[in-house]
Amino acid sequence: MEYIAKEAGIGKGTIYEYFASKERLFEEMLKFSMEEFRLGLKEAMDQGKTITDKLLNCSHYNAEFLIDHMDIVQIAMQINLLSEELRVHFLAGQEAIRGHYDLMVKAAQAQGELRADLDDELATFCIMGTLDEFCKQRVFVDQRPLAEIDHQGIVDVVMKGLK
Amino acid sequence: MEYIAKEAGIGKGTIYEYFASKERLFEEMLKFSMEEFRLGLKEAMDQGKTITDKLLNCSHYNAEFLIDHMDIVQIAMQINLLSEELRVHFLAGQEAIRGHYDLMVKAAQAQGELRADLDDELATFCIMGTLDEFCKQRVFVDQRPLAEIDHQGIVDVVMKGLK
Amino acid sequence: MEYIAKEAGIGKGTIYEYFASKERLFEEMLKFSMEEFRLGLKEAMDQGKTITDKLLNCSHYNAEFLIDHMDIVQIAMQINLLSEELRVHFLAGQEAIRGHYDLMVKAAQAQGELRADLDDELATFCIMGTLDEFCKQRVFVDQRPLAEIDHQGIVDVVMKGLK
Amino acid sequence: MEYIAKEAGIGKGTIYEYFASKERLFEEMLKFSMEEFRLGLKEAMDQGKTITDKLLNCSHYNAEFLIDHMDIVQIAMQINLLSEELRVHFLAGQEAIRGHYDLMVKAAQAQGELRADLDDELATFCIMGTLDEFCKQRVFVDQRPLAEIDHQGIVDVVMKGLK
DNA sequence: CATGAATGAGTATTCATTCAT
DNA sequence: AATGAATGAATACTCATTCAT
Repeated sequence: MEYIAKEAGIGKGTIYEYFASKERLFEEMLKFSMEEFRLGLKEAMDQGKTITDKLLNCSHYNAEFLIDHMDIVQIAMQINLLSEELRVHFLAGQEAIRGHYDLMVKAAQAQGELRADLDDELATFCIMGTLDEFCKQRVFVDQRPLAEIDHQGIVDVVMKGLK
Repeated sequence: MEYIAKEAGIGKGTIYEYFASKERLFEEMLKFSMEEFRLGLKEAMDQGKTITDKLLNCSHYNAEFLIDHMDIVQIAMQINLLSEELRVHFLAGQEAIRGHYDLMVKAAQAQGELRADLDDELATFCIMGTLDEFCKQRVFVDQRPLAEIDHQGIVDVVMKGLK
Repeated sequence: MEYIAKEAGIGKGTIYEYFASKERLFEEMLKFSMEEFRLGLKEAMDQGKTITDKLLNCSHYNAEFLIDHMDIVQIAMQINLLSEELRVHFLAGQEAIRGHYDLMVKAAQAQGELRADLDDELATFCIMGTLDEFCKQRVFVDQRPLAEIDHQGIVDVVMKGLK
Repeated sequence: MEYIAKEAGIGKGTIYEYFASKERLFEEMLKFSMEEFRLGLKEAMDQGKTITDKLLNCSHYNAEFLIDHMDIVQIAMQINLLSEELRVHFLAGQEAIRGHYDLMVKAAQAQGELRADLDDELATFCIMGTLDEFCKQRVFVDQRPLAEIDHQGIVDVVMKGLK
């Protein structure tokens, strides 16, 4: 807390004027960051015309967010993620994000862009899981700069399937 | 450490006869668990005939492992995942697992089960990411019993794609 | 540290606001006490007119300090005296004290109070060693009250020699 | 204790077959060492003809013992010297040693080697204190090799006095 | 007798939280 | 409202001692 206060340029005690505890501080930070991610992702989706464009935008945004908020992601991983409080917020945030993907999938199905027999929930697992795995690898492991990440390929795999 | 010793039914000091520090203990636990997962996953793959069978087995094994080792996964999340030592081991373990998926994909391509123009690395991101996301949701969030998890659907999505 | 804090009437953590470690705390205490002893001894010396008076004053001061700081001396002996840090400070302090005795001896020789052929370094060993041994015995072993300690005798022995 | 056992080439538990506790082990070591010192000092005294020779021999022996048992002296300083048990033994040992000096002084007075009006107790303080201080300085601080320590000078100072 | 694996009391240090200023 | 000195609960680790083999 002392370090955080110093970084914020305020006194240690002042943090407690705004957050009841370290736990609450992290909760707010988590909420804030997930909300920011959710809104950014939504915007990225909406700016795509076709479903392929939308997915491309999502993958781009995913990678950008990881790079821009690398520190937050890392700090978030340091917290005891099992604290009930925090886990609930984390899952709620994820659910909200999944909701956007779900609507996107349904809309695309209505437009005939995606096959009608596709289960929209399973589709979101495929989209979120694949894009997360891809972006984490490229950003954290390969440490590739944003411009050199090719999102088209992974979107193609998701769209066409493996077969 | 006191708690761990009590759970293990041994004295606090005894842990230090076998592990130099708390960090080392977690490192060994992580190594051991990832190795166990890797071996089990490999076996699950190898017992499938077609690529679809293999993926089904992988998804099954994924869910089983999450349920059986829920406590280890939860404890592992409590460690400071940023400790260089631990992160290195974690990434190395993930890489080894990806290696198995990669070989599986290449073999399936050679057999003509998967399309020849598929990038095998991207395919592993899609498989790992999707199955992980699916199993985490069903096990941790939905808390569905093993028998009631339908793996066929998610494998179909991965194989056929969204379009 | 808990005991020290309690004795000081402060919280355990408060000690660490002022001393980085137990080692540092003892270092400061040692420095402080030796400096106090050195200054007091110097003053005792300077207040004597003849060399005999000076030695008498030193012996008095020696005994007083032992009684007044019995606890510090005892606590100091509990530390690992071999810690390089601490030993260096201890030896430096002793050297400073020897310096005062040395100057006193030289001045007395210049005044003709002590024989000219006397080696001043050896004289300090004789003075310091004898007075320490005498005072430790009277204070710690015989546990004699200050008023009943006869310093004249021991000073005479040092001055006249055994022969 | 583990380190001590290893140095002794025996098992950790074996020490406890012979010494009830670490404290007792140190007590025995202290007793043993002081007894050795006492006997050696006695012999050194007895081998001198005149009192001056005796004192010279004592000073020599003092320095030799410090060098030969440097480790024991250092280890002894690490123990909590305040443990009543140990302090009692230490003081008793010192008393025994003082006894030898005392007899030596009285004998020399009887022989007319030392002045008759000399208080024998005070004389022992002067002898022990001076020789200890001198030898500690030469051995521990100056780290001078045995052969280069001039004992004649310090004995002269003790005999002739400062005046 | 000898051993060393097992033990747990003890301790220095950290850090989230409080509260007087 | 803002502060940071004071606090003490919490915890990793040590090491003298025990006891089954």
